[in-house]
Amino acid sequence: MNKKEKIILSALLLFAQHGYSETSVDKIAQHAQVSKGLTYAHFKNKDDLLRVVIEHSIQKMTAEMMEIEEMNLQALFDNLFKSLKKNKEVIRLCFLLVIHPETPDLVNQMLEGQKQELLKLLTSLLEPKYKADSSREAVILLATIDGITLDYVVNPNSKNLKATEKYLIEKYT
Amino acid sequence: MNKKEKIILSALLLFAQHGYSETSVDKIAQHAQVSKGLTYAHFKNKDDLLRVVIEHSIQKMTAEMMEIEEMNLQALFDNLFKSLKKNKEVIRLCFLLVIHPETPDLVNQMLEGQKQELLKLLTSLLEPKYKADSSREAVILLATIDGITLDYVVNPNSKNLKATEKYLIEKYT
Amino acid sequence: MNKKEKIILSALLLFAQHGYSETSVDKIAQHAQVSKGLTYAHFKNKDDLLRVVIEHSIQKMTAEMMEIEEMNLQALFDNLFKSLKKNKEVIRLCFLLVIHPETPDLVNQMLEGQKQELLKLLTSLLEPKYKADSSREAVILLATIDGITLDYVVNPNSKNLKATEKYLIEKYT
Amino acid sequence: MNKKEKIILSALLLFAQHGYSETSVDKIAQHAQVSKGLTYAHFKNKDDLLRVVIEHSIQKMTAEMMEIEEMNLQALFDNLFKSLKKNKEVIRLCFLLVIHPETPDLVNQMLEGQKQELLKLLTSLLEPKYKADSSREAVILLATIDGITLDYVVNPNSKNLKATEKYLIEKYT
DNA sequence: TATGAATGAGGTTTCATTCAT
DNA sequence: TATGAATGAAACCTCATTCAT
Repeated sequence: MNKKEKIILSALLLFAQHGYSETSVDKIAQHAQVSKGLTYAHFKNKDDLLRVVIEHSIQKMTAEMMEIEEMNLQALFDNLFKSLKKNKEVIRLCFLLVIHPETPDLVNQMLEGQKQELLKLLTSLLEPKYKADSSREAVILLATIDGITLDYVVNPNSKNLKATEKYLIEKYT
Repeated sequence: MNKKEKIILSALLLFAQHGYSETSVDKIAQHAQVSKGLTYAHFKNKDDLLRVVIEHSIQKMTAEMMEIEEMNLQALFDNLFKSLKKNKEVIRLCFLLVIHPETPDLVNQMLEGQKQELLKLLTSLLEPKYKADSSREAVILLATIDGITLDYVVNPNSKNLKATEKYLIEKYT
Repeated sequence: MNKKEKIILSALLLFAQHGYSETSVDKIAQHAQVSKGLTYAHFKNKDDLLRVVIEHSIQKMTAEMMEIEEMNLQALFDNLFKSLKKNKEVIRLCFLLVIHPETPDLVNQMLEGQKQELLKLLTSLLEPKYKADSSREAVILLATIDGITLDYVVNPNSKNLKATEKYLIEKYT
Repeated sequence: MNKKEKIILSALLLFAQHGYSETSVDKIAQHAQVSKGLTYAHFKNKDDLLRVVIEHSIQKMTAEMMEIEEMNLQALFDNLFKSLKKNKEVIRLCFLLVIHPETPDLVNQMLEGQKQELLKLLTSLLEPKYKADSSREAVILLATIDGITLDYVVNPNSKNLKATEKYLIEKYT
C-alpha cells in the first residue's frame, strides 16, 4: 500500500473515531507512519484531506450498495443494512459532516447527491405498491432509514437492528 | 437578565451556529459582553458550559413539547413540527452532540433519556391502531421523525416539511 | 516598563538586527521575556506588530529631528546626522521596508508621509539661496541625504560621514 | 535556453518580485518548469542560487552601463538612467540585499566592488570642473544618484525622473 | 542530468485555563 | 462577582534539503 492511501485510511479512521476538529494532522501522520510534511505534499490542507476521504468512502459504499443482482426492495434493504453494520463508523462521520454547520460545501454536495440517487431508486421500487404516492412514500421511507441508521450509529445494537429490519420489510413488501 | 444566563444563551447560540470545537470561550464571553474570567467563575470548564447549555435547552424544549391540552397523535405531531421549526439550530446542535464520538457521557445520557420518554408516549398513542405491534411501530415512527428532523435541520424547507407532515398524519391516524 | 512596550522594543531590535522575515515571533517573545501568547494578545499578528514598531520609531525619530531651537540648514543637517548615527539600525530597517516589495501598504504610507514633510522643510530652507529652483534643489538634496544615509547604514564609518557632512554644509550654505 | 539558465532567470524574477525569504525554492522550480531536485543539482543551496543570480545580474548591468563610445558625464548619466528604467526590479533586489543585515558577505563584496568602480569613474569625470574637490564631489554625486535610484525604484515615476535627470545634468556640466 | 516523494525543523497562530487584582 | 493580562501546549502549515530511482 502506498503512503498516500495510508494517509487517507488513517484520516478516515481517526476522523470517524474522534471527529474532524479533534483529529490533528499530526496524529493522522503518526498513525499512517509518515511525516506531517508528506501529508501536505499530497493534500493542500486538512479540508482537502477530508474531501478526499469522503470521496473515497462514498465511492466505496455506493459501489457496495449497488452490487445487487436483481434489484428489489428486499435486496436493497439487505444491502443497506449490511453496509450499515460494516461501515457504521464512516457513516457516523458522514452524518457528523452533514449536520455540522461549517462543513465545506463541496462535501455537503457530494453527500446530498448520494441521497438524491437513493431517493430516486426508492421511488421506482415503491411504484408497484404505492402508485401515485410512491414519491411521497419514498421520502418517508428514506427518512425512516436515516433515523434507523442514526440510532444504530449512535447506539449500535445488532439485535434491535435485525428486528427493526424484519418489521420494516414486512411493512413495505 | 443576569450575566450567567447571558453566557449560557451566547454559548448556545454560538455552539449551534459554529459547532462546539469551533467556538472559543473568548468568543462566547465577547458575545455575552462579559470577561473570560467570569465564564470560568460560573462554569468549571468549556465542557461544563456545554453540559449546562444542553440541560437548559432540553428542559425548555421538553416543556414546550409536552404543553398539550388533550394528548393525541395529531396534537403531538403539531407540537413536534412547531418546535422543529422554532428550534432548528438548537436541535441541530443536539444531533451533532449525539452523533459526535467524543461528547461527554452525561450529555448523551440526557439526550437518550429524552428520547426514551418520547418513545413511550408514541407507543401508547399507537396502541389503539397497532395493538401488539404498537411498540415496534413506535420505533419506526420515531426513526421517521428523526429522519425528517435531520433532513429539515440540514436543509430547511418549510414547504417540503409541511407536505411530509400532512402525509405522515394521514398515514398514522 | 510594561510588557507591551518590552515586546515592541524587542521586536524593533530584532527586526533591525536580522530583518523582518528572519525574526520569528518566538524569538521576539523570548527576548522580551514573555510568552508567545501574550504577543498575540497585544498584536493581531506579526504584520500588526511591525506596524506598531514602525509607528513608534517614526514618532520618536521625528520628534528628535524636529527638536531644533532656530531652524536653519546647518541645524537641520546637524540633527539629521546626529539622528543617523544614533538610530542607524532602525533607519536601516526603514529602508528595508520601503524597498521590500511586499511591505504592507500602511507601513509604506507612514514612511512616505515622513519623507514628504522633510521635503517641504528643505524646500523652504533652500528658498533664500535657490529661489525658483528651490523645489528641484530640495529633491536633489533629499536624494543626496538618502544616498549618504544608505551608505552609512550599510557601511558605518563616522570619519567619512563627518567629512561628507562638512563638505555638504559648505556646499549648501 | 538550457535549464540552468531558466532557473537563474526564474529565481531573479521571483526574488525581485517578492523578496528572497518570501520566495521558496519550490516556486522557483515551478516557474522554471524544472524539478526541485534539479535546482539542488545545479546550486548547492538557496544562498548559492542567490549568489549566482546576483553575479549574473551585475555582470549584465555593468556591461550595459559601460557600453559608451565616448565617455563623459552626459553619456554616463544617460546610460545610468536608461539602465535604471530598464532594470528597476533587479536594482531593487540589489538594494534589498545591500541593506539586509544577513546578506552573505560574498554578495555584499560584489556589490561594493561595483560601487567603487563607479566612484573612480565619477571622480575622473568631475576632475576638470572640481579639481581638488573632485573626489569629495564624486562621493556626493554618487550618493545623489543612489538616492534618486532608491526613490525611483520604490515609487517609479518616469516624469519626475526625467526632470531630475535634466536638472542634475545642468548642475554638473 | 532529471524527478518528485519524503523528511523534520521551525514558523504563525489559537485557545483553554489560571491568577493577581 | 468581575476583569483581563498572562501562560503554555498544541494546532495548521511551509520549506530547505536529501535521496532513491
